[in-house]
Amino acid sequence: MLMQTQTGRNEPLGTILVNGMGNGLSATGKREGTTRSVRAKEHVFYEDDPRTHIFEIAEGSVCVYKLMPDGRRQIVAFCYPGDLIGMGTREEYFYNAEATSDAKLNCYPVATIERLAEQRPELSHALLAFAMAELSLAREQMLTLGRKSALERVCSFLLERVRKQHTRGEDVLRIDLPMTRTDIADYLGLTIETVSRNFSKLKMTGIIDLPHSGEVIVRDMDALESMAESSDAI
Amino acid sequence: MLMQTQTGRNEPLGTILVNGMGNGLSATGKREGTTRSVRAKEHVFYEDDPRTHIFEIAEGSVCVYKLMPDGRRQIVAFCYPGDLIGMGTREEYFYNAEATSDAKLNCYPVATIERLAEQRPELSHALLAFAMAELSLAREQMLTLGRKSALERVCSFLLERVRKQHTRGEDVLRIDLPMTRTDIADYLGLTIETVSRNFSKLKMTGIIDLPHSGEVIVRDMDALESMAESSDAI
DNA sequence: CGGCCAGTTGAGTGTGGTCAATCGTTGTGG
DNA sequence: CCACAACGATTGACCACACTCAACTGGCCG
Repeated sequence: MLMQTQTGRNEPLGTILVNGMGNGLSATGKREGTTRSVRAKEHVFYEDDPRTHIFEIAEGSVCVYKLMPDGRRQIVAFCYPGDLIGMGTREEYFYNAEATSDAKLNCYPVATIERLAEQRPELSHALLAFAMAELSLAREQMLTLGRKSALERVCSFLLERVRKQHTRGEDVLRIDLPMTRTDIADYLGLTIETVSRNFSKLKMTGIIDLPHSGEVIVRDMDALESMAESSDAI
Repeated sequence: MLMQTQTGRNEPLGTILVNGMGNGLSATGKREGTTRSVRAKEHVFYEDDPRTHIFEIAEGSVCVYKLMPDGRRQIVAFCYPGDLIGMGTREEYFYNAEATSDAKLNCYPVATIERLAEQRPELSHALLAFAMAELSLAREQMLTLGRKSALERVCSFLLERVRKQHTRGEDVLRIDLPMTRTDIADYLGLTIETVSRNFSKLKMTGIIDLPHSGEVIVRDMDALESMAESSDAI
């Protein structure tokens, strides 16, 4: 299975990992990890905290971000149920992680994961596949940040959410946005004003509806897709 | 060793992999992989080509990039000796890879790598560590692309090269740039004119020297480092 | 010498940022 | 129950940084 599965968009890799863990742990007679609840805006961990646990999102959503000394922020990932946060190769966390909505997490001690990975090659493979999927998402986002217009970025973001919801078997025309405009702006390398203006533009042109700020209804998926790669269609 | 080594900047992970492979291959009585020479501007592989080999850069440098339908390009990584390209979870390559200078590559069949990874857990771990290091670089670059000014991006790029050369035990004050301004622009999400103007600005202020376009001499490393995170110092 | 290509520099423009006012929702306290 | 504060979102006016278009330079090779 190594390096032969589909890319991130189509896979609940966290689930594979946790299934692997569950099996491994039950083989040793132990229970699976503990759980933790966090409120919106609460941090799961900070950069340079000792890396004690790997977390699987069970409910809600969490953003992973980097900060510059002057406060500029770049969100490098939004994580939803089934996703893992806290993986890395250092003794400390490498990013900050903050809940963008109330969330529940499954917590797995790093030491346990490492021990299990030694024993169970399929867990190693699942971790590698998960890392490769994250890398693929990060590089897709590099294209968005480096080369797309503001409108294209907003459309790309909505489509990313559509695809994510699709893999989870959820409605694809009703997009849930469990984060603020500030979070979206910090993910897209824009300001909140620009994000807001472009949401309004998509609403004006009838491509989406905005019943309230946390929910988007897609009215014209084809237009949304074409605008994610060439916004001069508008 | 899993997930406990230092991050990408300090590790020749490709070497770990290839050592692992070499050992594994010699254990089966076979030789290590074949080699391939490519000239500057020649492609190593294209997106959606069948993913037959994983390559280790032996000499020279290669860029990995994504394209938009209208031709806009985003380079997602520059790879130097010791780096690996062609890893992934699909049956096809996920990116384009083009030599930015004449280069030599060691070629390892994907099937061989996968078989070895099954047998040798330390190879799996090295691959995972390599993927995590790549992810860490990609996310650092997301911060650069999303939140830094043109001058900050150019300084960040030079510092990235300094750090890379440092880990390879090379001179840190004499930066080698084995790629064109166009390549640098497509990596930094800028135009060639903007890259060129900011090189000139750094030269004017005495922070660097530009004996020719492929070589940078760092005159003031502290200034370069501070400008990578707040260009208003100038 | 001339053609070609990469790089540099200049002038003008436009997209997205900044600053500011307003709106809408939620929640709290009188 | 209403008033008001607090916060997030939206909209507008203006501005600046990076892009576009264009001219020019320098190095390399035929």
